[in-house]
Amino acid sequence: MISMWSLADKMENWIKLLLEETDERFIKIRRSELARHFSCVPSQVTYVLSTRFIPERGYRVISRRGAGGYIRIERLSEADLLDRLEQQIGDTISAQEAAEIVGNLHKAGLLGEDVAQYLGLLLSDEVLQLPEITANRLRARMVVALLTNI
Amino acid sequence: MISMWSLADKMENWIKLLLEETDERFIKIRRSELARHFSCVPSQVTYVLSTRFIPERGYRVISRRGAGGYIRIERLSEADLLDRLEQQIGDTISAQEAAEIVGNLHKAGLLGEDVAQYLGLLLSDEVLQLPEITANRLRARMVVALLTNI
DNA sequence: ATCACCCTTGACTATCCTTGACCTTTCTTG
DNA sequence: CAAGAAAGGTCAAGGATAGTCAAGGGTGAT
Repeated sequence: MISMWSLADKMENWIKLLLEETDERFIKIRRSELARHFSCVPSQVTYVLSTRFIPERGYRVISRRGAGGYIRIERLSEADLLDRLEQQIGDTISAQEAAEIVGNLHKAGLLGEDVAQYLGLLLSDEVLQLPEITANRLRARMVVALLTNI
Repeated sequence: MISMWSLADKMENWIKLLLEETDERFIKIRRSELARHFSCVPSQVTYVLSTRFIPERGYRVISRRGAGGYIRIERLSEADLLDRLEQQIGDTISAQEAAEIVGNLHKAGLLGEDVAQYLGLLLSDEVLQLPEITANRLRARMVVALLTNI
């Protein structure tokens, strides 16, 4: 029953704590600082981020290199609910159904009005102009990608 | 989670502030003054202007050398920017180009951050999963539809 | 004991920013 | 004009970050 937590685990928990403590949905931090805080090499941070803070687990990471670089770790919303929706969709979906889902996500407050509007536009048959089967499969991929990134 | 802005970022923001505060569509300033204000070498100003205040992001810079020289930074009209982008697109466009355009539209303030993120996602090769030529044509339709509806 | 699967480390790479020496253009003055 | 002063421009080197990858280290299951 000795130190049951690997360094990666500790770092994961620390980051999640920071995410809870902030008022925003994200934190911005320097990779090298995080590494120094845990007395490890910077690439360890990259490892933790790429194995744990991924869309499938409800997170997204954006970073910038060079002087003034940073890492931004963002928590995505309502992962569970979106998972279930994802199941429902399967791998093909009509323009109408897609529009409805986007509309519902908007009503649920998970998508802003402009976002919903632009997405609806790009999911329409007029813009896609593809054979129905192809279009429906593509739409399914688009909506699923959307759900995993909200 | 400090303010983490590079000098270049600060200068960019400062210039944008000046542009907002003036009644004109442009500002006229001396490179050396700007440099002194930020305690840096003048060529740093040139760097910021050439990486951030470019037509693709909705700006144009005109300058004159010699005694009495100046730099004039102008914000393009929305219509100019959209026209220019539409030209650039034509009827086929790669994922990378599409992502850049969306990013620029965001930096130009015409798209919110969320919108930009979702659009970038839906324009990616990973989501489209179509033959390159088909994908590039579709992307062109999507981005043009977007531009038309901004 | 061995295998599989993480985790950890560090050398190398990619990207972005900052600085300074040197160049070009325009104006002012004699 | 010619020369000097007063701008802005170019470019390459170096600094500050973050990313990639492959080799090696634990640890638990078989």
